[in-house]
Amino acid sequence: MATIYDVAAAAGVSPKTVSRVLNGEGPVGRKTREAVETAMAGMGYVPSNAARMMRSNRSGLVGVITGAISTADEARPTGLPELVIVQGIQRVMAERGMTMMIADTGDRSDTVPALVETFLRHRVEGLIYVAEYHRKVTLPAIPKDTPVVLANCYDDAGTTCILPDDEQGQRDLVTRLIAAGHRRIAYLTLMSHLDATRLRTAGYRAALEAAGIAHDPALVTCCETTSPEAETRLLHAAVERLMRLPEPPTVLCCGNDKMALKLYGILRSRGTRVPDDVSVAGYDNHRVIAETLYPPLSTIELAYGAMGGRAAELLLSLIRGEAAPDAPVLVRGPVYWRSSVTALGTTLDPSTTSSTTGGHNG
Amino acid sequence: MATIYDVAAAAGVSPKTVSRVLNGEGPVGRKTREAVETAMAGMGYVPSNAARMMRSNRSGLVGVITGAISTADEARPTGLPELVIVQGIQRVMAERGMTMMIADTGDRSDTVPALVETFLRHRVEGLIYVAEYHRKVTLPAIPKDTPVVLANCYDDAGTTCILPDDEQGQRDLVTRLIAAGHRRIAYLTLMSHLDATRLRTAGYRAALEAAGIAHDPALVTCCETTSPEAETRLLHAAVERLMRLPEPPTVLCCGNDKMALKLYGILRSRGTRVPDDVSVAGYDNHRVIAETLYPPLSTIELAYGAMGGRAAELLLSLIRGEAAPDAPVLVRGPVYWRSSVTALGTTLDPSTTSSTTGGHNG
DNA sequence: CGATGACATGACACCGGTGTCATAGTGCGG
DNA sequence: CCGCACTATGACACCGGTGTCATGTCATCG
Repeated sequence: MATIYDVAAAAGVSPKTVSRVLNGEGPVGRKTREAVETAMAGMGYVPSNAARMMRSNRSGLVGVITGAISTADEARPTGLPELVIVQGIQRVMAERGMTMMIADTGDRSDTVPALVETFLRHRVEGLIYVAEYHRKVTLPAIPKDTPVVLANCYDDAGTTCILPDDEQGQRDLVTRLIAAGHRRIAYLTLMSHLDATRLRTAGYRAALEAAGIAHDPALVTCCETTSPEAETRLLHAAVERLMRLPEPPTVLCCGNDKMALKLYGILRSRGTRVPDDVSVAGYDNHRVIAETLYPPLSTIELAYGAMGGRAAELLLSLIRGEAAPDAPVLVRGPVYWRSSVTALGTTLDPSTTSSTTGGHNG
Repeated sequence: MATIYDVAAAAGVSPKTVSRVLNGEGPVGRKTREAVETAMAGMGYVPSNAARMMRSNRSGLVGVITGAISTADEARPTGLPELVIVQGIQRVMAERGMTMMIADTGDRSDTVPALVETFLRHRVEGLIYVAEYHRKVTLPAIPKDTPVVLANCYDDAGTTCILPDDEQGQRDLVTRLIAAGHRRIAYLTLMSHLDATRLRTAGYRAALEAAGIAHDPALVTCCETTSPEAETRLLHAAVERLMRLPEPPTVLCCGNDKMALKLYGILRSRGTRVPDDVSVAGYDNHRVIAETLYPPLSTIELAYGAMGGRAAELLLSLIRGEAAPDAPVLVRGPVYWRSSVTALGTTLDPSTTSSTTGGHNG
């Protein structure tokens, strides 16, 4: 591969002048510049980042650690949103001329130290760790002069992090359901130990409380387990129980869109029509599911893309030496209102359907 | 960040000796090695890949160009399989100690030249281009000493490529349906200009022909368009027409799993039960859909992961200077037999359900 | 007309490793 | 006791750019 010296010789100038042309730096005569540019184009010269980095000490690289790649298309849809975070990061980094190195954990946390080491060898200017769902993580030691941002996760060390606003999200969705006239709102949660479940349940209750609706524990059930079959049975049992209540729910809120997909099949098999007999809402705005289901699913977006974007911006500001925020940055997404939820004929208070919760139609 | 000189000074040896310890190269005395290792650990030394590369000219980097990241979670599920290809590449590259740089096209082909340039600046040892679906591509000029492999696509220049065996795949699936007693097999295709559609239709006909079943053009319809609503209408109309035929089909083969998901909703709305009234088969084994649908979907896997793995292995062999295969490498996946297809009470010829088409149950 | 400063360019060291070659120590057979 | 092969280590140049400083050439101005 051609070097700056080859170009210099071909153009009849010194290597330093070629370097100046490359970087548009310092005064260079018009004719000299043209000669250099011609020579570069003629020999297909591409500068070596490695050589440049040696002296200037700026790699232009950021590292992203994720399980997005290895968890994609596994039965759980969590891997996909994770990927959207990476997309958000990518978008911002590309704008700023940074190159992204992606390392995949292969879904095993013990590979992380090696991945970090690889990044450090390449002298990345910063690191982003992306988790597959809202949770706590523990990172290996990273030199403190390398900025780190956590996306979709947090740690005990208080590392800068971006998190989804699960509490406010569920609250927005339930508030919207209440505005549509629903009073008996069931909540089929994800696994109970998850941060998301804790926060969303709090949001669910806050929305009820704000509307003066008493909380009925019989309406809240965990419907997620690690085994797909057991989960189907769990969901089945929950639906049976809920629909036989003296005052059955008018809407079933699912922990995520995938659960809603499963729920559709179960409701169909027992002859319950959506949304005529009961409404269904999801969580995530997993578009392959939400838009393709029949009827299309009302849900709330987790704004993973925005989370990635914010994480990237935050990392870049840390790289510039700016101060880190002292609290987690919370990101919210809009409600997507589709035909899986019907409006009950109740007076609608416009103040409860604010613009932040009013969604676009996909 | 500490350098090899700092380590050398701390250990009381020369930089070259530190280099030897790093690379486990040449004879180094036990006590010397230990002193160096202690010094390295003590100061958290991490070697600079850039510096190493200057002299040895091996970057240990491979570039992957894809739209996987930006197309993920868009309504079309094509972006997801693409990602599985990347996963396959990643798995093999990680095994071989290569670091993967991923560049995303942002779904616009005009960004590709810039991405290639970025990779060349980093002196990648090879490039893989991953397409979102089986199709022809045109790459920008790439120095011929940099090996390139195309995954899920091909070009006019005869660049080394890995392709899904669409024809054989559809043939395997239809052969399996025939073995289950089906004779009237409808095929709802993807858009007609796609390579996949052309090849799979050929495979569909080949399977019929091999079984001595006459091809009925009334059973084959294109059911994909660019607009989701128009597509739903198209699918609706196709189902109406097919089910009113004098001799209606006993199974509906969909162009992909997403179409099958849509079809489930349409069949439900007209009171047609799956698989009691009609069987349904997909294509892709898009697990989020195929396993979660009720009843679970019979489908055939495109083996995207395997394609990625083969692409990576092929690239590594090209990097080693081995010769390229002179024809596209075709990759097949297994049939996944789930409960969306019922067996009709016909004699089953065991010879038609070979081990290559017999699928696992997910 | 000589001093001054902006412009244009080059010489040279340096970044952090590695390849090549030289050299000092060590055990051993003749 | 000497030459020899082998082990252990270091000196030094080099990879391909960039930062620093020096130098040469004009146009401008007092």
